[in-house]
Amino acid sequence: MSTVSTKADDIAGILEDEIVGGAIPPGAVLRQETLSERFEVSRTPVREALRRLAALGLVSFEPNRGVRVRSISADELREAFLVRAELEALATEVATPKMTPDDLAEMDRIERRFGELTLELRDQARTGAPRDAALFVEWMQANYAFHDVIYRVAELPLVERIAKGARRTFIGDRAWRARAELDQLYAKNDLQHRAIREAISAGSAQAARTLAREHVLSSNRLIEVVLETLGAAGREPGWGR
Amino acid sequence: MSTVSTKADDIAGILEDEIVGGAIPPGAVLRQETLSERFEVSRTPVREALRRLAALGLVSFEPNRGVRVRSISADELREAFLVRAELEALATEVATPKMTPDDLAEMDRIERRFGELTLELRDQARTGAPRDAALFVEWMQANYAFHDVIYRVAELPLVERIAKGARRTFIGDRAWRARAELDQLYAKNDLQHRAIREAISAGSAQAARTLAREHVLSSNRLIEVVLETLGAAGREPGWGR
DNA sequence: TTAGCGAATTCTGGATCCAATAGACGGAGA
DNA sequence: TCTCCGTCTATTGGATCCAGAATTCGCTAA
Repeated sequence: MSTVSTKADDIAGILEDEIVGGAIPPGAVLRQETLSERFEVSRTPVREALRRLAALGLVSFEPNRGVRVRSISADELREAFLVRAELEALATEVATPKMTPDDLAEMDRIERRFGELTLELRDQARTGAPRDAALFVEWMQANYAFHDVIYRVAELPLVERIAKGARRTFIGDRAWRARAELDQLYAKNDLQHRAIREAISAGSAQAARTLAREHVLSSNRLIEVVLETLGAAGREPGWGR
Repeated sequence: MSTVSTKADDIAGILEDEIVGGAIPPGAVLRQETLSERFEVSRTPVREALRRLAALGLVSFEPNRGVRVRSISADELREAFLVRAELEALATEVATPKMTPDDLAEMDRIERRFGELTLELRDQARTGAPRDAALFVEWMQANYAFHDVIYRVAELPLVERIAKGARRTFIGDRAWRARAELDQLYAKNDLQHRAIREAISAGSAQAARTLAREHVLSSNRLIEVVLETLGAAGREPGWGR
């Protein structure tokens, strides 16, 4: 079954990844003509893709002006973490009684890898080694993989969709600038994962829920640190062409 | 300030209302040509509007086939209520310490009106009077208005957007078919509103949170009843033209 | 020198046109 | 009669074309 797709969908997917990945920075203006040249299509599918991005809230749409990548404010970021905290708590609670031994084993495997990566990250942060973007990305992915097991077991597609949408407001790469301050927070993250896993293993849905909620909320603290060290970097380049 | 808007946005807005309001039933196929004739525009803005609806999850998009209004399954409906329960709980908790006397007064006003409407509805349900759609709509709106005060005070736009998105999966009119069974649930709804209001008034954010969560979850029970009485009405008309 | 005004340019929004796909219809053969 | 296959039509996806809005730029005048 060759899953058919339209060019508009392909383009939207690519742009989506680039925006959430930070390749296209917040505040950037997306020109239809430029995009149509880049993807070697006409402006029609490009515009449909942009409509989708706008509906997803990734870009803001100003009639007769153009679209620009939305830069999230500190408030929005905080709120996104609140939402994630509630929904991850819910997913964890629901997933706990549904966990099979296989699922738990998978969580263990991911958690071990996550622990290793965390150690490496902390080492780098301590020794002041040059930043290793690939390592950070891998750490992030392992982090997400841990939570993804929970989502998969919970079988709550709507919750998963919303939570992952809120997840993307964390523009990964930026955290690096503040990595020196993040040492203990890295460690805390790892410990929390273990606590969640143990609560699930013990079959305590309520404890797992509470731990998951606190886990996300303390990630929020991590973000606060990042925002502080970043300072007021929020410049809005204007519509200039 | 004459808020400019594109035709695509206008069309999307209208279709959105019609879909969530039930004027366009789930399973209906939306033909581009038909819509373009109806709105007296070309197919271009229609397609952009449909893209937006697809991104919002209101319709499903099948390449080279068309779009159809998504019919929510019982599982999806249940999940939407879980999400709403968590987010309303969050919003209520956040809103509680921010409530001003004016806000509380407004809640009182709405609650009184809601109580009256609830009584009328219960009377109708008991006496088996002919269904009064306008009354039900008004009841629903008063219900939403109550919660909207909380959202406004909480100042969490993202939470509000998501929760209201989940809210719309409740296709209002259908509930009527089961109204006889809903008598006590109506009453419960009213009592819960009062309890939430009192907890907020007392400044107990945690109690308000718990009450709000239970309130939405018991609405879920209401929906279960509706679904049961509705039976398996889920027909998928196929793509036939 | 600078403020204001108007033309020119650039870009978006929408309409129209063409290509490609999917389902419907109908005929031929087993 | 039923199945298979080719054709035909309805409908979507994408390209191109045109109109209108917004910004830029340059000219004029105070």
